[in-house]
Amino acid sequence: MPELPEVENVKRDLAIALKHNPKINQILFNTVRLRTKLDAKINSIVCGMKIWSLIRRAKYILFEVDNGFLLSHLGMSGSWRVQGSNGDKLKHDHILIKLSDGNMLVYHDPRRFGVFEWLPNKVSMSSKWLIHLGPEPFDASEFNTEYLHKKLSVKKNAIKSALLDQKLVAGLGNIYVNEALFLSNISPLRKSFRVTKFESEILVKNIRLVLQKAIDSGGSTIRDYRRGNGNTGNFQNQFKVYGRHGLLCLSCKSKIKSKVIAGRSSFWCPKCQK
DNA sequence: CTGAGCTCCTGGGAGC
DNA sequence: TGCTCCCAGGAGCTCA
Repeated sequence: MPELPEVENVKRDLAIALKHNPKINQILFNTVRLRTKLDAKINSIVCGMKIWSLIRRAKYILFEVDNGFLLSHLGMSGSWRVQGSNGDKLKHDHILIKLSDGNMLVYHDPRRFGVFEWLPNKVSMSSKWLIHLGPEPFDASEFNTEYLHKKLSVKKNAIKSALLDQKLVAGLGNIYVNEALFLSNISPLRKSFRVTKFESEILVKNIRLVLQKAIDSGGSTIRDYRRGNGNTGNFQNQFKVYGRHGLLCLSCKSKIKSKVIAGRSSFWCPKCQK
């Protein structure tokens, strides 16, 4: 479900709710595992610690506590919400974090593809979840024309697959890759090494553009996604190609094509994108 | 090493 | 109404 813009919005909404740095009173698990096993020891480790800040890295949210981080990944259907301790209890509420201010953080995830793990300080950024991630799209010193073109120039796979690879650039998912390729007039089927340096520059610009617009719109809600404040996003109303199979290209009126590439539905305009 | 395909899981929508 | 099939914002793993 959630790509960088959605995770960024969840993070921002949670940060507002946590701005007074509440302590963690208790963490309760209502299921044995998400994508990985939930470690029952987490409660005793972080109990009594304050939540100092929230960090987003790629599609991960890191809750910074006294001597480490709680790492959360939302998978396809995960969401966090903040509610009073006597708030609603929903099916698929798997993690409850009771806070000293009377509020409770609730992790909801029907498909249970998410991740929730404890990263002590000495591990943190070198953990297996984070160590292989590529640059953040908005980090111009690391993610730029030279970097992208150099990486793409040695890859034989489709550009669609390359951009979904979190080692190349972190945070893109299926929706925003489709949208960024449309804005850049590049077919998702194009071999990565055939993307020119000039096109790499366009691509970098459009990846940032589409992500920024999506962040500003609160992310995209297809079905499950909710912001940390419970609201839906609005960017789904601005999709140019994603989910528009058979509809007319907003630029040239050709029919939008659809095909599975790298196991994911891909949408593009055969006339605008070459 | 690389890329394609499978896998974890539930629920919603389409089609019959 | 109800059943079955297919599909979904991710990403690690296996296999050729």
